[in-house]
Amino acid sequence: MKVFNTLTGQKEDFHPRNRVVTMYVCGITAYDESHIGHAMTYIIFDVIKRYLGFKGHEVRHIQNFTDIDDKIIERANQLGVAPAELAREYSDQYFANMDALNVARADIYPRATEEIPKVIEIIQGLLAKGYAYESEGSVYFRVRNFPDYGRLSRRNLSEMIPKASTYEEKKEYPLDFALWKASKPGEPFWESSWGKGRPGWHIECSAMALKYLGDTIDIHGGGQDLVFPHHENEIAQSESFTRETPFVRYWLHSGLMQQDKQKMSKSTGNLVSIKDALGRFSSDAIRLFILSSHYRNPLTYSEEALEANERGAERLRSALTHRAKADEKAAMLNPEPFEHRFIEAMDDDFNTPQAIAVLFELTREINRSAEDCANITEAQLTLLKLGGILGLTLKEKAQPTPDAETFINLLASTRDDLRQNQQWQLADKIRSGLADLGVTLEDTHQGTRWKYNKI
RNA sequence: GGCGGUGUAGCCAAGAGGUUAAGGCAGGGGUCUGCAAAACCCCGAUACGGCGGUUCGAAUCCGCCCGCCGCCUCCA
Repeated sequence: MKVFNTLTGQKEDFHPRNRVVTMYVCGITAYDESHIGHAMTYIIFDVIKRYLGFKGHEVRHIQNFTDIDDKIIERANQLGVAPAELAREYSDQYFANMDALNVARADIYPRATEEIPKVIEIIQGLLAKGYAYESEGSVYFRVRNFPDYGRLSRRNLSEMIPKASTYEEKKEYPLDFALWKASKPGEPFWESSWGKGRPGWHIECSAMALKYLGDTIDIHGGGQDLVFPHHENEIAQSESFTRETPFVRYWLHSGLMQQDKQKMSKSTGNLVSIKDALGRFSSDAIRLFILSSHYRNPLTYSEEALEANERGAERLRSALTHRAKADEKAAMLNPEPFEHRFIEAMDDDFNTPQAIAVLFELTREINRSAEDCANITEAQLTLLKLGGILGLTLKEKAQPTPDAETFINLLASTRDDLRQNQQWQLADKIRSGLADLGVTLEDTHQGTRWKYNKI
């Protein structure tokens, strides 16, 4: 299995350090609704985790919530609520969204505000080792003391100096970054030996990764926009603190969701919320859309693309609805070659577009074999299993209530009687009436079947 | 400006030196059907932004040019 490591810029063979694969994924800053770009990142890492599981690895997955920072405070003040309350509300919404997208939960979701002791411990260690300095109640990291600074993002300090736009007098050097920020009056704060304040953004991830996963972790993931400065800073502070190299063995970064030829982003308001998308499309369609392009490439959101993938999802689902003929002499569709090709695709840096292509080829083969009355049970199970690695449920978007189902069945069988008597007009009236209510009737050789299409 | 990425059929998107350039959606033709729907079969890029070069052979490697995007400030 090969994965593309941002640090080396190459595909490398993946070998975890120990039996359990350790994986840290940067989570959200909880100050606003999650958008479809977040869905992209977390669906991608969900698939990576599921695939590692499929390959027999046990995965320990940690993902943080940033629940204290400038934007949270600013937003909370605007709304007149406590920052902690705001963060809690949006992290709850995040869970609801991810559950609806069938994103499996991480093992632990640490929150910055609950990891202050570890943060302080690291900052103290960095101060003691001379990698950090205090200034007016804040603490900064001395990037010039870390020779490897810039390696992950392929840039060097000398190129960046003139570009550093925000020069704060409190810093020794413009690119030094805050480990601890002194709090202003009225802001939430935690006590520390250098005064009241709160953690800088980057330090929480180091603290959580080191605390829950150890000094060297296998996989660290996040969106490509985090490469610099966030992940660069994480490396600097973590390796300086532990004196262990590398902090992360495989850096994986997902491409960003675009809309109107621009990055989708909270700060620009250029976004589609996950909730809105889920109101219009099934989670399978959303996942199919996101996974139909390679995870490291950007993807442009469009309604048309989602609609196309909804139809694709429907096609996969419907291959599962054929009833197997219990004829022992029937030929069996062997799904093994498909599974083999699926694995081959996924082993190559999680090539989900190719893996999905295999799923569609298997689907066609199932449909064809079903017409030939071959045994397709194994093939259907394989489709379900492989789809599951991509987090596809392949379930209908919604089911009618049991009551409604009874009525639908009654109408369908009445219509069949009418068809028997060639009462086409009445039969068609029932069919179109049901269609208006979201029920599609299909007359097959095995009788009439129906689908409920409402989301 | 620096660094990174990207440009493949109407749309989305794989492929990264060599048999017929995956797959999905849309479209056309057909089979089935009372008609539909679904499904299946057949069809569609002599062509991979442009121009050169390397090679027996390039969408795939190299050079230049053009377009688009990201990061360099908070961001998944």
